[in-house]
Amino acid sequence: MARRPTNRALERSSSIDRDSFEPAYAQLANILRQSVAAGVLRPGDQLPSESQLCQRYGVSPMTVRRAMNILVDQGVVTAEQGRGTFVKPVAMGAATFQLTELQNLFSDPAHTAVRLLETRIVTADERIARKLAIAIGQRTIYIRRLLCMDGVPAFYHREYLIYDPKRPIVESEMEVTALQHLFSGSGETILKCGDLSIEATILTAEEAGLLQAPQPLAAFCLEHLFYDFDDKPISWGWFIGRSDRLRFTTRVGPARG
Amino acid sequence: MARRPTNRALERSSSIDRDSFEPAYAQLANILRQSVAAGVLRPGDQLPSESQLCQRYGVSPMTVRRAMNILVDQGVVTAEQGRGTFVKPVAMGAATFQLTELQNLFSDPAHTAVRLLETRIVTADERIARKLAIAIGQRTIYIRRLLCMDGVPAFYHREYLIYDPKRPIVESEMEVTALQHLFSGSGETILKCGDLSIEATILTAEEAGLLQAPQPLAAFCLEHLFYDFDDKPISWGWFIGRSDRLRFTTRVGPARG
DNA sequence: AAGTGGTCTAGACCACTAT
DNA sequence: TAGTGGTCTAGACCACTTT
Repeated sequence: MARRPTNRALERSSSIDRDSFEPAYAQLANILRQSVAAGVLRPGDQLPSESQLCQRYGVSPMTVRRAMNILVDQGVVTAEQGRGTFVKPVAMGAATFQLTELQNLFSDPAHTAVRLLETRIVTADERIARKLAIAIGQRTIYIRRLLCMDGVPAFYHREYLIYDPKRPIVESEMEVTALQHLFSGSGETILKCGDLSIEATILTAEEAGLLQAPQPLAAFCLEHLFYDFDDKPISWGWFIGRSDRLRFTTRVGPARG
Repeated sequence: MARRPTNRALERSSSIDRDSFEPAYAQLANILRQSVAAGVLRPGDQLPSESQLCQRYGVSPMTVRRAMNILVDQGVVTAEQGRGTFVKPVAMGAATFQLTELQNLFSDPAHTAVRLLETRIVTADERIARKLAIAIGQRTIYIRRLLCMDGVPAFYHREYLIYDPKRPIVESEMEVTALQHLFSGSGETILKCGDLSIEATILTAEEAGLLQAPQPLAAFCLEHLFYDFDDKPISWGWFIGRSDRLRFTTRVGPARG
């Protein structure tokens, strides 16, 4: 039997301000989320039914439904047809980590610099050929870059690019801007999608030297494999960043307070 | 000037099946997402207006709006009031990584085992006191566990728990089930929310021994700080897992094909 | 049978942008 | 001024669960 909290506490909660710039559905979603965060509604508790919420807050069913959908999407509640809507308990597995910090690093071009360390033609070995879906021995472009923030080395980037004389990817890809819009999502792009994966590594002597890091030191390795609009791989590479300067943080459950 | 693709290609695309178990809004969202994935709609392109979509697919404005909202939430398109809706380019910073793999590990109790290595009372030093918001010298419970999958060590877990004689957290927290529902989100919970952060580390000799790992080896360290319903910290600890057995993967942009 | 969430309609009004 | 997205209404019908 799910605990059904007295409606007193919810009734005392704020009502919807129709003059606010904030839409009614967002206000309602926030009111309910606050109730969860404040402990008025606890995991397992049943929320008021949609018709009840319509009456209490003076909005139409569609508006209530939209607020509910938001809370479901955010993982705050679960809706079960025919039973009701219930507050979800905290689930650590529901946590999501974002690369926004990494994105922010590159949002300010004035503080970002790219040092080109090396570009050369490399014939694909078995490993490269498999990743880029080309034949062994085919030519690829190998690029090594050092990405600096305010003059401090932040990331060491290596990648193998498909070599296609008909398509001069090289010039645009080698520029700073190419990397910037890869993170920020602005400007032109020749990439349709990409697979990313993160693993933990120990810096090699070369990597530590470039990143001016003491040894031994742990680091994040962000591997990427990008595809063009024909679903052909065009870039395979890694960003390597010091773990002591890059952290992924997130929160599960409602905010405190 | 945004490219406005000929409507031919979109018109040829499948229509909405009203007898399907899949809701109309979801079908429409999928049709449009497929158009992006197939390259019919490319980054920067403008989508048909909402009224156009209403006519073309024979649905009401609210249904179109809901489909659009889904695509906006998924980061596939951006909607600009008064201008139109446009396909977003790939942004690596938009990537999100989930702990679902970790969650799945604990979803099957039959294959999961917890070996309790140590429990003892520890008086808080400055570091512990600050994290748990208690006074230095106050008692805490220190627990070390080894989490195994099919008999193979998967995670090494250490945590400091608030010691409160009035609340017997200890028993329930020490059980296997306590960890399980922490991941799966089922059952009772005394936790309201938690802060998580991931960093890369190098296994210590002790850690490597427990995880039966060669040395040196890089690992992920998942730090957690959980709060109760009074917003007081009650648990601070770390899950340490071998990087070669745990990877975080994700995708940016629409699917291939 | 009553109550719940899930979907959908056919409009309405507003704010904003481009021409 | 015309077109766009953003919000919202006041219902309707359906599938499902509980009593």
